[in-house]
Amino acid sequence: MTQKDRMTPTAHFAEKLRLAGLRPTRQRVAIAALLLDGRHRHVTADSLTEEITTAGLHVSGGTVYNTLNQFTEAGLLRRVMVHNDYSLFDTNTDHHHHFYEAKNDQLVDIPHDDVILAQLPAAPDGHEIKAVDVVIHIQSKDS
Amino acid sequence: MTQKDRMTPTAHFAEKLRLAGLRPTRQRVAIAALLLDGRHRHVTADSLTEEITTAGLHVSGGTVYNTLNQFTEAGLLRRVMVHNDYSLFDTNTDHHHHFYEAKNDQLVDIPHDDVILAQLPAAPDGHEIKAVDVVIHIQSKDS
DNA sequence: TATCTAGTTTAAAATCATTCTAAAGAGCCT
DNA sequence: AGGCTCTTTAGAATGATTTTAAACTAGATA
Repeated sequence: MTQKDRMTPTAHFAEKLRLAGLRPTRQRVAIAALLLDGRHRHVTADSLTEEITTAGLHVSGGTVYNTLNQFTEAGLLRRVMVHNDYSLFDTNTDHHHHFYEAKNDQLVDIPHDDVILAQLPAAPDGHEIKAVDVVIHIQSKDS
Repeated sequence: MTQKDRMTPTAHFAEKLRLAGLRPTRQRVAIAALLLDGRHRHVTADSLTEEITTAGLHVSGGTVYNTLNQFTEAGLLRRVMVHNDYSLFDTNTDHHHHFYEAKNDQLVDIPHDDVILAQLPAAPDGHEIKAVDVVIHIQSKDS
């Protein structure tokens, strides 16, 4: 039995935040409980705010944005770049790629091993590769 | 000697716009002359406006945005998705990929053949793959 | 060439996601 | 408990982009 098993859910997420260098405030723990439970999904500041409200809680808009940015900075979330209208955050921080359907702004995960990059260019002088993002744009066959 | 060779530059771009289904207005021809001359580069609404001004012309802000969107829609430009702060347009519509350095918001083209995708997943049912975008995030080695 | 009409441009206002601000509040160390 | 710093808050500010409604123009027609 691990330490984690003996903790209350709140203590578990508080610990997770501490490990990430973030002070476990009420707001951050609440958001962590919603986003960092292991489920893989994509959220926006808006959809998260809605979830918080549905959970009967309240977190100010600025804090929702700050928290998403801090979690991302800490590696607890990943920002996905698929359009310029608003930010999308992925609760799956493992290396993986995405299908994106512009028509309905739909994003679908692609398992890591389903994309094989047989060759990559060398990074420009003095630089190193930090990440490789593959976005496969898809479209309904009949549209 | 082709038709194109006999045309004035303006007529050439007007023709290009007509072929793309866009009425060749003074503003669109001016922007086409700046962006569709074969040079490969990345522009924003802002940088384009600056270029227009430098050329001694004036096109309203709304029209700059509309034109960039229409050119993109018509396949004369490509929108590059690398951050959420503003839109970047690529005058190179050939299939190719990018290096992106977040630190200074720098985008560099990668020749098409330098990336080899050995395997791609099948598109979800009823969908087809429209494009594959690879963005390689890079960082200075010393930062 | 004069006229017409749909498509375009314009400047300004509106929108919308996101960030900033300054004041009030809450972890956490002693 | 006291205190110091980091956070949260509501609301204002920012900035890219879109919308608006009126003036304009490309191109077709008479």
